Amino acid sequence: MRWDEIGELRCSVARSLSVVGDRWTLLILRDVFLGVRRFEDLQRNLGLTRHLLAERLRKLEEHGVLLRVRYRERPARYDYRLTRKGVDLYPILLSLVRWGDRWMADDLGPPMQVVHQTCGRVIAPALQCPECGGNLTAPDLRVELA
Amino acid sequence: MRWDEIGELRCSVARSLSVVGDRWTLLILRDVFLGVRRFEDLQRNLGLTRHLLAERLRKLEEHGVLLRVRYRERPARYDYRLTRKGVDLYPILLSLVRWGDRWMADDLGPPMQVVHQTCGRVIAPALQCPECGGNLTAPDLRVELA
DNA sequence: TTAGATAGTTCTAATTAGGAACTTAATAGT
DNA sequence: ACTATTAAGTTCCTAATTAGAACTATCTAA
Repeated sequence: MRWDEIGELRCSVARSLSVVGDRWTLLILRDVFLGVRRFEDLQRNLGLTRHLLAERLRKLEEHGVLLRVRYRERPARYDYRLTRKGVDLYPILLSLVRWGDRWMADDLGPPMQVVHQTCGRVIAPALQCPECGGNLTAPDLRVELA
Repeated sequence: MRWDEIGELRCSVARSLSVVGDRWTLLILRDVFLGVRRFEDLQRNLGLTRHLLAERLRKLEEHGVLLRVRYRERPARYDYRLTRKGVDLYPILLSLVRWGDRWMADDLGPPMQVVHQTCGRVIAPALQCPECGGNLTAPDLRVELA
């Protein structure tokens, strides 16, 4: 099976990964979430080839994750904005941050911290059960066919 | 910049992706979470090449995400178990499931459902603030240098 | 003695990624 | 008028990775 066929599987992990699961894509989205919107800035920041960046941005646009917006006429200049579908990827990035903070940090500690603006506190975002409020860890959960 | 250098960046997203951010790795881990532990079964289930599977498993073992366990002597046979570090990847998979359910589902609806065994209910795992209990969405959060 | 199970390795061809230079269009400076 | 700069890509060539298939090794059961 080739990688580009995994989106056809009846599996939400596979389908999500078919959009964001290749090299660079989530790093590009990290930058977009941090406010970087332009091709040049993304390329400079991430250091990936312009070729690849163009290809990934096109794919994200096709999937409706980013919107290519003309921010200046003459010469035509475009930048990239998150759609609703794109903004909704945030929990994926946050869970990557959390895992990296916990398991990949060096002795300088976590590079960034997350502030919950509603309550003003520095937090470590965690999954919770929306029904009972309990913390969610792997052994608490069972996955079954819907 | 080459992909294999991103783990050296001072960024928890980049560091996490240097471990699980390539094609197939998170799909392999999905299967391991669902109880598939053996090389043959993973290969059959996922349909990736044996070559790549071996390489990915080796890398996950090196990173301490999986443990290669001899489950039979003579002939020596091994399977793969999640370490604590590996189990802790669960929120990443769950957030991928959530996004796929919401944005990539077909008319058959989400393929699987998650049951919180502690309270017995079918849930959609969501990030919540451990301090105030509020739901976490991108606009509520600010990320800053630690 | 032949087939099957298990966990890989090896080989070649096809695809993808990396690096650098080029394009187009407008503006600002000299 | 000429040159440099900004911006968003494209094009071309080479290097690395992936896909697909076959092969290896070891033991068990028929």
